[in-house]
Amino acid sequence: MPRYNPAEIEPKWQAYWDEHQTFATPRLPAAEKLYVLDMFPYPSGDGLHVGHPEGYTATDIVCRYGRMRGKSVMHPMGFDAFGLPAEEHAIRTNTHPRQQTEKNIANFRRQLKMLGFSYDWQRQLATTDVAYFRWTQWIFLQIYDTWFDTESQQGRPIAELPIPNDVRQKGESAVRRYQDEHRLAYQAEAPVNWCPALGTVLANEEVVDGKSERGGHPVERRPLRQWMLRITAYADRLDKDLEQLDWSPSIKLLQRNWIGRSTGAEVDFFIGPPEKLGSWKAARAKSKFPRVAELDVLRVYTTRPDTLFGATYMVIAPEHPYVDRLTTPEQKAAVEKYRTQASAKSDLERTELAKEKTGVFTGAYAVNPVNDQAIPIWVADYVLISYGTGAIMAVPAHDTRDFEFAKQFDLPVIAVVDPGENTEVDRQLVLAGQACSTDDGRAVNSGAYDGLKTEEFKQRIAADLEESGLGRSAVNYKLRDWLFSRQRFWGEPFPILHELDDNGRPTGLIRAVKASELPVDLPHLDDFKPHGRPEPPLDKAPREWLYPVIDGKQYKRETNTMPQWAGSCWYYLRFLDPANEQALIDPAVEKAWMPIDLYVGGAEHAVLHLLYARFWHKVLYDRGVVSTPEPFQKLINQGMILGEVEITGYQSEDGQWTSAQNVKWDENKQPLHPQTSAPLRSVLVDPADTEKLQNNFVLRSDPSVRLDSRAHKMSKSRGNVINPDMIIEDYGADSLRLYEMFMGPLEQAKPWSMDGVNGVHGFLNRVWRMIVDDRAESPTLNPAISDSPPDDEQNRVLHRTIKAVTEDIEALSFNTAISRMMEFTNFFTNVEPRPRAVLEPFVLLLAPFAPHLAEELWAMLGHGESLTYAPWPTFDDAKIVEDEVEVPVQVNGKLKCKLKVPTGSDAATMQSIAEADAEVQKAIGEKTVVKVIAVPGRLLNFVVR
RNA sequence: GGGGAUGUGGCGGAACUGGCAGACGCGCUAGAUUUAGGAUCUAGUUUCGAAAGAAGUGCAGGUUCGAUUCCUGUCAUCCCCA
Repeated sequence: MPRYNPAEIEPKWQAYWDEHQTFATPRLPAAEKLYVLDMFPYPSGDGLHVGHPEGYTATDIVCRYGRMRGKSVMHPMGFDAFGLPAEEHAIRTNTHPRQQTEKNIANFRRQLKMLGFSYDWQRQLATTDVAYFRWTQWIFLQIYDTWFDTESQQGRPIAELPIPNDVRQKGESAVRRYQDEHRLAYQAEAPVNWCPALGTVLANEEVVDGKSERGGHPVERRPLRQWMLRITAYADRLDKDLEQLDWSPSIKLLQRNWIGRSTGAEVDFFIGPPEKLGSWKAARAKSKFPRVAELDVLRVYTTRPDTLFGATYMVIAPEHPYVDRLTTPEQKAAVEKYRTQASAKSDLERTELAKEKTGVFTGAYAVNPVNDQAIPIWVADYVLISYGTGAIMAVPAHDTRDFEFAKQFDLPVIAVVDPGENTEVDRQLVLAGQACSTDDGRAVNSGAYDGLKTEEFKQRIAADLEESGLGRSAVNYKLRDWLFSRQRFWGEPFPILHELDDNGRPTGLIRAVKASELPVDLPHLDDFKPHGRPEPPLDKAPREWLYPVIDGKQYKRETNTMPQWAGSCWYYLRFLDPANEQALIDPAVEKAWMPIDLYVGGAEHAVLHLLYARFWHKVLYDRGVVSTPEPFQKLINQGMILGEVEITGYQSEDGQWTSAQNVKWDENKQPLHPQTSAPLRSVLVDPADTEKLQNNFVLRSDPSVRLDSRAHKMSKSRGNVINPDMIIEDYGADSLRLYEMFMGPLEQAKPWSMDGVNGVHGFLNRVWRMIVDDRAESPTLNPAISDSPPDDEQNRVLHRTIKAVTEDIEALSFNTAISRMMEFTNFFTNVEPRPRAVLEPFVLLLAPFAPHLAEELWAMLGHGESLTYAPWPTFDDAKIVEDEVEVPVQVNGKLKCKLKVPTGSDAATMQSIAEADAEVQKAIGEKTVVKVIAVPGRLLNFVVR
């Protein structure tokens, strides 16, 4: 009867843990703290995906191990529950999105509990909980109340913002506007994707090729008043502070690239009347470079100030404020037309899809400050208003896009950097202005700077420009301010009120809802259908919600809602003090648990979530709410779990095969016949009908036909999605956990294999039978188990296993830890009698990986309570060493034989043992030994001639 | 186009700091047991070779007594960015 039956023991132990609150964490750590966090999931209607338990199991192992090592472990779970699918469901069914969201959360929670994760469920939260988003709103108010002091590189209360006298003199509302301009949360016009057919604004990911993802309706870009967060102010710190974090170099690099810090120079090009050039330069030499550019200059940012002499024209973005002023009457019509066209295009289309450069001449000229040459100013959309100053100096000889543009419009190309001989481009063509080289080199055609190396030139010219007041070194970032509002219902309302005048029109002044009056809950809506205007759906809210009156003044509430990122920016703090109604978090609790010691999640969040959360954290740090500058000390990105490997062949209608390397692909990634271009069918081929020829799989029946062998991302449309519920039903949660850890390294992408699940299930079965008598009628220990002490060899296996498993867990190398436990089991299954003294520690080693099975075995071995806090087994190196070690003997680096030498033999001893050995003598033969390399305990190598 | 990661048996993967390539698992082969097996157990399983032996970590070089590991070049696949 007592076969290994996960369906019985798993629910039993889950109930036990629940009932005994086994994983409840005290408010403050009682011992050394360990805060281990999973990226919380979006509770989708599809339920848990097998990708989720991968990271969750890894962190669970770390936590369970930590508890057994006596640490105070914080391991919470929650839900990132705002999001589009719930809102769409609400629109379709006309039910409140909260209904569906809560149903999904309940389902996720059920699934997570079935996996036996050791979360402290008392701390569960969802970003949609009103009690939670009250504090999300509170943080927004903090951000709103903060300005960035560039001097001290720190966010400070807006009340401390110095107000210039001229502003102060204009009165209170001028001061308020000035403050509003400096807040970390500010309003701006930003384009949204307005879809008239659907009557709603779409998120970027809902727009594909300029059409709505659903329905394929046209989408327009329309400017709308929105909230922005000034993350760019923190760009430098977000970049620099990466250094102190224990993250993989590649993730740090991703963030760095996203932030895109570049150093270069700002340079002013004179656009005033030519006769004033001299006096302007003289004035500048005295006044030096002004903080804000005057109207008679065009300011550019360049990373290559060393190419200034090669600037043959200038380009300003179509949205640049100077466009109207610079455009001459003759060019006005053309420029107007061009701007209209450009406004329809997204940044993406402008910069990447536009292979063909477009632009139009303004009719105006600017003066290159280094050589007083007048160069034409163009408007072109390959320059973005959002980057740098929205204007560039174009150096076609040394910038690819400028070069393409110059070719298109026949503008001069002057080489000013000699790339030297060993570059990929033709040096002569570059020097002749017929090719473009972006490499560093030596300056030419640059007056007094000729001959300088690029780096030197940059230093020199920056200093000279500074001296003459024409430019200065500058730092720029690719990172843009964060567009922080969405035109959606299902999100956190902003705690912001817009003041209205007596006619009900906005005055432009805003006020924040008092912190004591939070939360601002979502209003009741009769239905969730789009109202057909670009304004957010909250515009349909009842008047009493929408138009509050405070102190006799009428206001309109902000109707934008926050993006999904908002709630996930700080959930790790709330977990520590989830019920606190007085504050976001008790500072004593925060100090005790932060920072997070291990954060695990998918790489898809490597940039945005982590960057946004770090930004909020830094604001909270500056404002004294948290005590650490960074939230996530150590970060691991789990690899994606792919579907089962598929072998695919390509067949035409008539059943003719096309070899995989010949197949052509159309733009929709559909396979085509190489000659006829007729569409081909992708056919799954049974592995039994294939064989491997060199590096490819081919048809067994026709080896000339190559096949594709590949694991694809799991997707509904491909039909290769694995449902965790099903695996638990068939094999149990312990098998699922173990398999996901056994597949391979955590950070690597790896294909699913049902046979693999079956394999680890077999291992757990063997473990069961090693300890339990599965032929007995009632739960009985295996009769082979004895109380006699283990012998030396058995001890060696045990201690080796403890050591390996311990070290592997510390290194998060769970797959190898499991192999070690398999080796242990393979060894002890054949041992009779089987000492209890080795089995008990083994069960403890297994516990973090397969906790249900381990608890059951632990109980059967006679222990009255859960092993959760049982001390982790320790190992003794002395018990691992053997009397003799086997060392390989090589001749000229090639393995010839293996010899046993006493443990601890020195090089000379090893050598003499080897020289006396017949096999070694035979391998050396007649040759002369020139050199002997002997690494004690490792190997011997005879170098012979 | 730029950046990153990866490349080892039929498959997933292991190999500490340059020191026995293929641990462990799957699959496969043979045998035992079983009414039966998609259960269990035993043995074998990189390739070529009857064997002795030789070759072998995407490919081509290099450094070294010795390279899966370090260096240079190159190819392929995946991911991210433009």
